[in-house]
Amino acid sequence: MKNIYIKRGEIMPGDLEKIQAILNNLKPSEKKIAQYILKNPEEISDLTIAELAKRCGTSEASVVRFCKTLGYKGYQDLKIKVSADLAVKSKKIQGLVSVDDDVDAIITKVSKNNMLAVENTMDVLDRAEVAKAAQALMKAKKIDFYGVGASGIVAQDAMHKFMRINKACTAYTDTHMQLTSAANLSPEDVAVGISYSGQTMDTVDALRLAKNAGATTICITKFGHSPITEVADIKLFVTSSEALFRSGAMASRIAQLNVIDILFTLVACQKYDDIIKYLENTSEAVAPRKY
Amino acid sequence: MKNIYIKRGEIMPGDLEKIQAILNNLKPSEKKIAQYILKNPEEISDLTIAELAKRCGTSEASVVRFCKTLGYKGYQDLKIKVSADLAVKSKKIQGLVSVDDDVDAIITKVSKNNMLAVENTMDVLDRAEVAKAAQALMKAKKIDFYGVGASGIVAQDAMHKFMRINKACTAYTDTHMQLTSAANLSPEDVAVGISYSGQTMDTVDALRLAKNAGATTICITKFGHSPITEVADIKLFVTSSEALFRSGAMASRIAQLNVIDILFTLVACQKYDDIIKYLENTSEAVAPRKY
DNA sequence: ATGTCTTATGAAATAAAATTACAAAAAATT
DNA sequence: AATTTTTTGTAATTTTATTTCATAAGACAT
Repeated sequence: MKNIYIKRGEIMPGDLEKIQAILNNLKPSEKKIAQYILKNPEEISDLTIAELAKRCGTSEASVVRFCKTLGYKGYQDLKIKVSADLAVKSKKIQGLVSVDDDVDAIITKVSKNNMLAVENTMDVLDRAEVAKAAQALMKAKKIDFYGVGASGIVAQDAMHKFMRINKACTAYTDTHMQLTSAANLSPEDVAVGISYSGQTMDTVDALRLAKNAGATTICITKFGHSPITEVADIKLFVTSSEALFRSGAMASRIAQLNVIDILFTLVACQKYDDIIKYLENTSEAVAPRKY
Repeated sequence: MKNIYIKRGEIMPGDLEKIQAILNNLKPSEKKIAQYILKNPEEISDLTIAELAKRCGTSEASVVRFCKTLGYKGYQDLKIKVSADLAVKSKKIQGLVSVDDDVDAIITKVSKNNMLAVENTMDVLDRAEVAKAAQALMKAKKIDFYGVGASGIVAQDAMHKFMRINKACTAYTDTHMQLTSAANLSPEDVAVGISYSGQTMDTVDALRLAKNAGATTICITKFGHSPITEVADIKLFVTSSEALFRSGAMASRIAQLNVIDILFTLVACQKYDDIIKYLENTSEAVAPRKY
């Protein structure tokens, strides 16, 4: 699991991370340049080689050598790549919400936080586990979704989605109902437990019961080890800083919904011909309720 | 409303949009350059002035003039800015899901689509309307959230959030209950109607009834005019391509949830001292249900 | 410690690229 | 048709990047 994350991180690191990574393999003069760029990345788009060399207390030749060492064609190339990397990154930064932020600041910060939750989840999701989960859901005779509180809403959303493609599924947000249904599952069924903390008793208990009943169990929870991962055959992890505001679930449920979307899309794609029909049917079904 | 969108678009357009915008005010030779760049933006980071001039069938001097006309310091500057703009944009591009996409492709496409929905909504949201909505919610004696189907889930999420800060609120996903509650609202109350299409009869009817009862009405719907905007005092718009897969609501509900997050955060910030206490209380309340 | 070898570095030369100045051509105006 | 204005490209100039090469610093052996 953890590998995947690190692996993906190594496949596509930003240019600045690349510089950071080889910092200690550099010659002294090149190291000075690397450090200066890491410290003032926004400056370099305006600096000429001569200016940069001067600010680093080194020579123009060393700057060029530094660029080549890093695998760039030259200084121009480095300049362009670092600026582009920075532009991409700056689109993402969002500070914590502070009490005296104005409306625009809050719109921006909350939105970026939500975007980041989706993006991080996209990076951290284990492709193999996702494939396994989709496979299980596709084959499932019936699907149970368990979740309480904010995760209960995700469970309901999942039910709503899978119902549209004619999957026998139910979202249980009531503890007793969760347990009752879980106890009656069969090995052909799938149970999905949703809990950001991974510690919600009700959901964990229901999922354990489902596992004991022989059903395939899937969890959607935050990255790392927790009670729910112990009772899940397939583990799907989301990430989210959750630090934006002290509110139970802000970005985390958006990350969870993103996982639901992914699973739904995968299942839908694999049975496309049948499913497109179901989608049309359900669309028509609600049409008379529209102006 | 529409203004804001266009206005914001003009405040921070990408570099390529800027070129597109003045295309017709350019001299013939500069226009050739603009068109070439718009057609092959990814090339220009590798082209020298001389090469670009040749490919456009014009002169080096014209390229420089073109850069200056656009407000750049020179060709280098343009090169860096366009490359950066492109890098930001390429992070966002996500094609339609195709039936034979592999797991990784689907994870990426679905996630990017969701991120884009949040981002576009962030851009399109009218700051003044959001402020008015937050103000109304803060003052509200009680809040009703109406929504059916996928939007019903958003309504429930909203209720869950505002309950945590001790707001009297209820989410109604049952048509009859919506109407019943709406009929009994007072001018001190607020009703929030959620419908992506803006055409959902049940939700529109309930919101109309609420308005007639004297309550302040807020809608969360897709950008543009629709039945629901006619019965809403305050209009909050989300955008979402929705074209990723033929499924009622994919990204749109994430955009809607983002709006809920924004409203919640605004209300929470304005009454921070009280609210932090409520949040702690509710956190403690569910703690015994955790492992 | 001294000399030899290796590596790292910067000054200066060179090459490349961008910018500017200017004159020719094209278009517009009289 | 002549004149003015605008547009454009060529060539000169300047700026910037790259390479070369000599020297300095450090490592290692004697």
